[in-house]
Amino acid sequence: MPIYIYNTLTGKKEKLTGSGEAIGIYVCGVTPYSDTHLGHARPSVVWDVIKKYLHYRGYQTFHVQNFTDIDDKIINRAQELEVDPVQLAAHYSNEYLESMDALGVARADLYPKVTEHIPDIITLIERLIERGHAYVVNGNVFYSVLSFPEYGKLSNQKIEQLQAGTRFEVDPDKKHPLDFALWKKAKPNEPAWDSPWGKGRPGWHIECSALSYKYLGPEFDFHGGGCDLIFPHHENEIAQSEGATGKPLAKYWLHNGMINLKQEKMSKSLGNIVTVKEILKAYPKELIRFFILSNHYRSELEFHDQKLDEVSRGWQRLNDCVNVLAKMVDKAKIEPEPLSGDAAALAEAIRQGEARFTAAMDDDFNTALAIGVLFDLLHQVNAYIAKLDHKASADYALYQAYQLFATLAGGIFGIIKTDEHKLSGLSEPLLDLLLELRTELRSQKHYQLADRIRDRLAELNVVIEDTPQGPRWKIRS
RNA sequence: GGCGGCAUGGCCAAGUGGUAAGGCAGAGCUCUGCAAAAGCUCGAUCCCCAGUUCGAAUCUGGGUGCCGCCUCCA
Repeated sequence: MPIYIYNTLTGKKEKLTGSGEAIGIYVCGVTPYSDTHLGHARPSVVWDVIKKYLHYRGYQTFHVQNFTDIDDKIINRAQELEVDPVQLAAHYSNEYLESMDALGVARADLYPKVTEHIPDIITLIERLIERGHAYVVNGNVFYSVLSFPEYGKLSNQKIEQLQAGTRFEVDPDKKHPLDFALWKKAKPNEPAWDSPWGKGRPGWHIECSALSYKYLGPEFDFHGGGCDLIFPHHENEIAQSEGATGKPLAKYWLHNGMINLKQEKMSKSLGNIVTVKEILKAYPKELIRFFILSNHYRSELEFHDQKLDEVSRGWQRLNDCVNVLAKMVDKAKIEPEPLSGDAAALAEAIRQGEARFTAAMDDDFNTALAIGVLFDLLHQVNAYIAKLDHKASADYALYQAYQLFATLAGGIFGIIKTDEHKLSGLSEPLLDLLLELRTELRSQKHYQLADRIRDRLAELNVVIEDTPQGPRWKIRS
């Protein structure tokens, strides 16, 4: 079964046909001048899952994500704080990576920085000048949008219409109001690099063209970013890259929707941000990922203070089920065996569940639907366990169920918080011993003592449940 | 003014032609020393209007409302 992806460029879902041995992915990174917020977490988690899913499907990927570490915002912020702009950017670049690590996002293969690629950028600008796409005025270099007939093809706009909506003062040096800076002449006290046009620095947009060309070549597979980047950023990237190479830049353009706070886009300029570090203090990363993946990546996502509490209950059930399975499987020696009756039915449901999960993900990475499949599966596993005899242990069907949850929910989605991680190796057998003793007490109707054990363990965040299948412990999240 | 997107039960959210996944909340029941967990049962005709079709939440046209982009933004 092929994978279909919605392509912003064509407005259609298209079949994935990977070129080369690895799928080339370029995702526009951040401008590091303040803390990483939830709006950054969304594309990162989404691309993390897309990559992990592609790996699961047998593809290899090569993922490049830039840091735009020189820019007006950085310079302004650095001046406010009276620090060096380059150091400020380096600080927030690290902060970004730390936040992503804390969210369980696998790192990109490369994180190139603009300030370390000035020569590449200059070479690209020179090429654009040679090819008649750019012109020099007073130490600035501008891209001429009229030189690129396809300008507007990604955002589906015509140059005249865009011009009509222009709401800002036009630089008198520009030949056309929509022309944009490739190279900005240095102002006093700003970081600047030497160039054929004098001291200056790169404009916004050109870095992505230069970096994607350098590390992925003139043509690659996926180009991603937030939908707020479609215009002008990605439109300008296409104009630059395709103007320079004459080849189509990316095969598939993927854009994620915004995260809204009180029905308004979360963004640094609006100041309504919730930082990743802040939210990780209150909630586990797996829950945050679950929340993000519960919506399709292209739709808007509403966030508010109670949002994670609202979704935590369902997430907890999923986790409980997987952790129960993990403990059952861990305690039994499980060999492949022919199954019959309910066990065979469960094994079949698991097979179908995997197929449905895959079908959901193949359809433009529909993680919301895929999570629905996981809940269906959860339901069948719980029903199966509920019917087990008191002392029955895991069988091969439950083993398969565990493997599947571990792979899909744990591995690809990263939404399972395993209890083992919170216990050292020694305490698990001790807990089991305690439960054993408590069971003995209960059978002798020493309920006060039994309850005391349960209460005291609860104080330690260990929850005891006396199920028909025997007592269980779990860690309260 | 232009471009793009969204509108599904109390809340969240899938579903793009064949008669509404899933989650949360709520109600009842089972199990049970208690607590918890789990299981079973119960809910919508899909913003409005008009069309196309044997058949539409899904297609077309027209409204209404909301969001994003057109300035930095994931």
